[in-house]
Amino acid sequence: MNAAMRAPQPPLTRSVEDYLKSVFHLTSQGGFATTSDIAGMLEVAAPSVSGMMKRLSETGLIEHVPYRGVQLTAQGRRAALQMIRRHRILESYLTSKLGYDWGDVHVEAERLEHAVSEKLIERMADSLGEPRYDPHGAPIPTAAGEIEEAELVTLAAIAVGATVMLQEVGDEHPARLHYLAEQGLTPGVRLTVVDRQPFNGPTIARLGDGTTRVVGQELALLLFCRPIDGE
Amino acid sequence: MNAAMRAPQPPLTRSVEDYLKSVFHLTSQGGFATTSDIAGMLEVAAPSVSGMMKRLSETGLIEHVPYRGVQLTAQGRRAALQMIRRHRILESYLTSKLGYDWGDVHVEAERLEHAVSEKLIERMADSLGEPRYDPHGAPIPTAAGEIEEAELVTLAAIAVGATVMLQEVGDEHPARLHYLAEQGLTPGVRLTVVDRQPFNGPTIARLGDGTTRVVGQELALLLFCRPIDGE
DNA sequence: TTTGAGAATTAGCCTAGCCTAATACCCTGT
DNA sequence: ACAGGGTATTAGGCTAGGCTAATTCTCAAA
Repeated sequence: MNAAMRAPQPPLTRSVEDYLKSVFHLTSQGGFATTSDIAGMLEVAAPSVSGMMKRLSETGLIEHVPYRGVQLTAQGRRAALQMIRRHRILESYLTSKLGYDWGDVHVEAERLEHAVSEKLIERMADSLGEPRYDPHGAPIPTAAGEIEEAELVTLAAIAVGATVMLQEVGDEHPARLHYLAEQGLTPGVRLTVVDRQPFNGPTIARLGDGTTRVVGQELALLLFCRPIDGE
Repeated sequence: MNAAMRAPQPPLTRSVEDYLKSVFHLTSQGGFATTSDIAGMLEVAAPSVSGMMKRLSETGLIEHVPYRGVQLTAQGRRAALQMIRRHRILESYLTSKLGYDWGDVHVEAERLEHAVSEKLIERMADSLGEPRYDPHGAPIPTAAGEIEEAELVTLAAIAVGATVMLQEVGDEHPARLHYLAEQGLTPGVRLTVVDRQPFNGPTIARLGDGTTRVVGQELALLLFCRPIDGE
């Protein structure tokens, strides 16, 4: 029997929703999310995080191991996935239906995700044909809270000579996204790594059309790729 | 020279936006908005209003005459009209593009109006063809902050025998709006008042198709009409 | 094994917004 | 002219969610 009994749950605040999302992202590879990682991601001071973690573990949304970090409980994970679904559906909708650039959707969705109703999200999803990926290639959790887990590797880690499919692009930075779009580096593109400079130097990749791109380490780390079968 | 100097204005909070909207609506017929009217409209206690009015007059958004009431300054009016534009564009968009019922849009727009960017509102307006009225027939302020002022009369006040155009319907109550829609009492309908019962009794009106409706006082007060020329 | 750097937490404070209880003000009816 | 009811404001308190400064904990390196 769990300590956090099923209480009549008040709606989550914006802050709480943001904290849960952060913890989800920081623990997506397993392990704990640390106080300072969360603080960094949300741009708040570490003691603010400590305080919130205490409250969230009291309400049963996270499991807090003092001085170690936190993980989501099943309930917290459900809430986080709901927020991520909202975010990604919003990004998809703004892109498809309102002509937003893929670099600008993130900020807008970040504010809207706290205000939309479940009903509105489902209407948007419906009008989009229940998309499975957002404009950056990130998988959209289902309404039931299931999310596809893919094993992706950043372009910076792909061996020279290998061919991969660019699957997903980190979505936070408008300027970088604009640049990547200009370069034709968008989800779905097939890339062959033809060279890589030493000392964390750039990766040189050939696109399907035969043209090549020189991608610096910083950007290469944002390009999540799937190895293509038969390589 | 005004006391409230042009300060680097921080973005308004949700609460402030709500207070400004209330004051706008309560002063639309001229005069002052009283503390208790605002408290009633926002469902907060009177002292909360007093406190907020003090802050808002310090930031130059309202003019507060103690024990009398408040009015919007030019700056406050601009902000209020911006919120009303957002609200009504959102209502229109949800109705036209996402299949919302006109009874349900108000609540959804009420939350979204605090989260949408100017850019998003203009994209929505654009995709709707710059609508001039929301689904309840209320005029939508322009992006520049101009709003149409019409002299409308509630159906309850229309003389027996007169013919009017139903122009606008009060938008807050889903159940009433559903009922009105069922009855075909939606903006744009032409009505002839054929009778009215005494002691605030119902109004009997004939629609364009010859059918009649019996409309109780409570609903008749929500139906804002424009006299038809040549009556 | 100890120690010190770095991370986490606690202590204590602040603001926005809400509340109730107490007080002040205004105006109308006598 | 003034008393009393009703409205407005002030006083004082609470919660959420931030902050900085002080303290405590952990762990790796000497």
